[in-house]
Amino acid sequence: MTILQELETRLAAALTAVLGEPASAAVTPAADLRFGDYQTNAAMVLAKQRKTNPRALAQEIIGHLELTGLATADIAGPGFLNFKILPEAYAAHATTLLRDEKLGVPAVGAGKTVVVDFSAPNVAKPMHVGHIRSTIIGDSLCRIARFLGFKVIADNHIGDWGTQFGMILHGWKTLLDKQALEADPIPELLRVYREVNTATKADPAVLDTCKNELVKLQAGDAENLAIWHQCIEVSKRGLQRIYDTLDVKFDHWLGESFYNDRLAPLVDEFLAQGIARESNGAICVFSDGTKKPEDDPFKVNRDGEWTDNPAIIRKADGGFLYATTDLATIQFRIDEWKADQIWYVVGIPQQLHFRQLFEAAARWGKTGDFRHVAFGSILGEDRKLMKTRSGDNVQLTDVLTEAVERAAKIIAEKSPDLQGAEAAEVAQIVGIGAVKFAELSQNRLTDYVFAW
RNA sequence: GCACCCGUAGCUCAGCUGGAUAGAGCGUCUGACUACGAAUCAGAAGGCCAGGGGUUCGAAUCCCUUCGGGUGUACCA
Repeated sequence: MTILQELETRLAAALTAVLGEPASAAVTPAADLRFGDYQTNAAMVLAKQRKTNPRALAQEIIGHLELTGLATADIAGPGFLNFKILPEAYAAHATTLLRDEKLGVPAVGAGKTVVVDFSAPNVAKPMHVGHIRSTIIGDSLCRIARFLGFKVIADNHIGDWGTQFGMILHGWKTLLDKQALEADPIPELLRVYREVNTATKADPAVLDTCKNELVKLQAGDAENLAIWHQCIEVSKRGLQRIYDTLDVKFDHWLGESFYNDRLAPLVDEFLAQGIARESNGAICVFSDGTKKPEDDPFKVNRDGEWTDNPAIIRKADGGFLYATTDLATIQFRIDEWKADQIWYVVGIPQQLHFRQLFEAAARWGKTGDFRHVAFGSILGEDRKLMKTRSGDNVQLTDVLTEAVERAAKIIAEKSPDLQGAEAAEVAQIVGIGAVKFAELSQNRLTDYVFAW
């Protein structure tokens, strides 16, 4: 039991004695240490209910409070009860906490499994600054959840099956520098991707070629599949280096491609169960009409009229979408991993997607405690949203390198006695730690501007 | 149009499960120490918490509303 709980227990006993019926009230840490260590507004709350004088009631409560060995109490201001903990009570409590490997933090997650879905970069493209929030916040949540006794499954839901592979395949076949790929794969893949990307803008025929390569890949073409596999492997190695630097660990890397053959049956099931239906050639989940339109993620108001805003799970051309994969992922995590909770550490612009996803999953009978742990956007120096797709963002690896270099510079100035390997190690710890701290010290939902 | 996020000191932000005098870093100003307009140290000034209304003994915090900025809103993720 914490000191606070101990105080509440004793306060409840006193309140019960004073009022002649079972009663309790909350104790909080004091806002200002000059008032004591803990405080309660019990007398003020109860005096209001009973229309009596709060200070007189507080006096009566103190008369019945048994605090021997724990604390002293006095009345202040309009009727606050302030508690000052006795040093020996602190000492005894601290000793107990130190003997517990969890330092007395209750295991609220015991017996529960939580999947934390975070980071999720696209392969074949370098991680940029925009990925840092999900990665750092997600990793921190994993550590906290583990400490709280949850069984934690950290899953990196990488984008390994997007439309970008059409361009990469075409580039791989026509532009790839094998030596450069060997030396440092990610920049070479990025170069190839960029060149094809600009080529498609100049010449629509190139875009058709890319689309064709993508279709072949999705149809299971052996050559394209082999290239795709290689591409994933070198990308993962590149990503792993950054995760090692950040000391971020995953239990699984089950990307979008993992769920491929589950998508078609999923859509069939949704149709069979009547959760989804056809509309304009697409298969969609619509509102079930149980919510007020303004609370319904499947409704949207356009020019004063409420209209349908369905979640599409199969396009008119037969292709599957983000929502389809995410539903298949929920199914897998619940059925295979026995997940009780899933925490998605994804930016706030995707809020609507998750509201739709969670509701569609519930209607499908996949229930659990699903949370969208949203965070604010990272803006460029022009205060505009950083474009995830443009590819010319500041790379995450450059941010980390810069942080360590700047830390090294400060160490050289302020602690010249640190030298060589020791100085480098401290620079690494301080630099990376500073990046993490900068992320975590800030309100999760606030946007921020990235600036060197 | 509608939904969501944000609006706190000159700047960047804490505080938001309601509590007593709203905090920090940087910047500014004053002083100390100094060969130094640097670094360091000590201190000070600086706020109608975007505006208005409501609930409450008590509101930056909860509710309503207005304004400003941003995001999302059927076949991208």
